[in-house]
Amino acid sequence: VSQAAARLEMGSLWEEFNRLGTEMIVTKAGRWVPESDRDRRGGGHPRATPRPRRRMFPTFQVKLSGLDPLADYVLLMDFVPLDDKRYRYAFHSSSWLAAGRADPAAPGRVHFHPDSPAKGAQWMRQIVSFDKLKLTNNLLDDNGHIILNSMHRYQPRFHVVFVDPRRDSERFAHQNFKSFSFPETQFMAVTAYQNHRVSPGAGGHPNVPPPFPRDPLTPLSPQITQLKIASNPFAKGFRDGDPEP
Amino acid sequence: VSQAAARLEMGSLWEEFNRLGTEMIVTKAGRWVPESDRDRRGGGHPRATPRPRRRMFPTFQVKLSGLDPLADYVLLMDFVPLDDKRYRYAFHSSSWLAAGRADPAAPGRVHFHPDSPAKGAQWMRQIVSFDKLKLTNNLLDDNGHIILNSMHRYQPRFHVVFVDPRRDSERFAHQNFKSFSFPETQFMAVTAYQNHRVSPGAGGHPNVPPPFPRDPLTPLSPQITQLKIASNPFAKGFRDGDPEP
DNA sequence: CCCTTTTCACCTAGGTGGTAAGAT
DNA sequence: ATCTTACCACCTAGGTGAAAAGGG
Repeated sequence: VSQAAARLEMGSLWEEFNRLGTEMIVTKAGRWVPESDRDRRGGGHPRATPRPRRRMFPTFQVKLSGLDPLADYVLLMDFVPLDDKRYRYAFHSSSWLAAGRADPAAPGRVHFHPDSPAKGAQWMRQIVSFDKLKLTNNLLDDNGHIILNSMHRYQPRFHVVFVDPRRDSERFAHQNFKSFSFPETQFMAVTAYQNHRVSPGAGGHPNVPPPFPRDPLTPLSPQITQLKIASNPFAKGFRDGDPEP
Repeated sequence: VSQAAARLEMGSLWEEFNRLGTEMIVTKAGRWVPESDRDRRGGGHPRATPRPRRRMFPTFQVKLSGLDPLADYVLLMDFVPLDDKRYRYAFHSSSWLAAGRADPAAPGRVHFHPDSPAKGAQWMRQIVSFDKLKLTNNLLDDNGHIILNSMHRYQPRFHVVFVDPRRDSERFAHQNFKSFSFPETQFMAVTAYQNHRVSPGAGGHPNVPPPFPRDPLTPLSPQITQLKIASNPFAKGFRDGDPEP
């Protein structure tokens, strides 16, 4: 697996988010079917159907090369805490501040790409997309989703595991896997977007000068939210002007 | 694979359709994005996005048992012509009539269940659903869909194939597969529903007595269309009264 | 005349951020 | 200050039959 290579897709979008300080929403139960959707008949249990937890946006996608076309591989992701800190967002200065030690680490789960296992040829044929990966802050989640602590920073990590066809090849073999970390995909887990700073002069705390010196946790406008709205097709309903396609 | 067994799911629904004479819609290109959906920007190609061809309804679903939990199996379906005839629908008598020899047979394709290959334990864990299977009447289809001749009768067939782990085990081995045919799933391929006969006295050709004697190609009301509308969730928009859930 | 193709309104299913109210 | 719950309007994506239009 030593020849394996992975190129991050949508790199410029990730970098655009990373310059602002990427935030990813985590939720507990997801949302439920709206009341208005329930049938009159059955008189039964309103809002009884749980809905999915949150995807990542941008979606983590890679283009693979250097695999053996005929060998089997498993692809998976996990999330590594970037530091041992908890953060809070200071509205008055529009910046993130360390606020003590990290909360107890969430159960370290992994997400297997649902097409795993598959041949190298299949993985290399087209972009591999982790759009089924869901994030939650529910420590007791029983849907196999990735559990993260809100207000903590994470580094997504991607692993290619060679499936050794030999019976009883040493379990969890020494170097049958290769891992990739793209620094531009790091993010802050949040339950609601914190980086709400509006463009200069548009309410909130006007006339507050931009903080100086700049650091990667200090955002500039346009904010995370506006960039998500502008770039995520599912958020098209919140767009104002005439975005360029 | 000799111990393998398959039970058809939704058998009573299939039988209800079969009593009326099941019809399945086949289409050529599917449909396109509606004009109203095209963006003003880009000024480009209206209706440029092809849409999927037709599913079956009811969906072919089976519950499997008797597989080796640890062995690999491939599941697939194909469609066998039930006879060498072409049919036409006689509106005046609300019945199907043979109308000559079958058209040249369409390319004999198979549909692999997209989870193939998988372990016996995985296949037996829950109902196996072929809801990704699409039907078309396009002899030149290049999307791998099942090609059928309209106005011809077909018997869906389901196959369980044991994946022999030995290298160069005789290719297409003698008896490493087992096939299942459920007669209640047979159907007539059509490009539009033919069995349009309305309830007695509601237009069309009133006062036409029901044909006698009864045979499986002679439908009674309620028609295929009404049963599809009543039982397919995607057709809910065409329901009139207060259907029982 | 019989069959096929196109277009449409109306659904299912679910992914967005917004907002308000309440809980910790 | 942050998190949870509930509800919403508005999208993407695509599966229905009806009806009109087209074709041999």
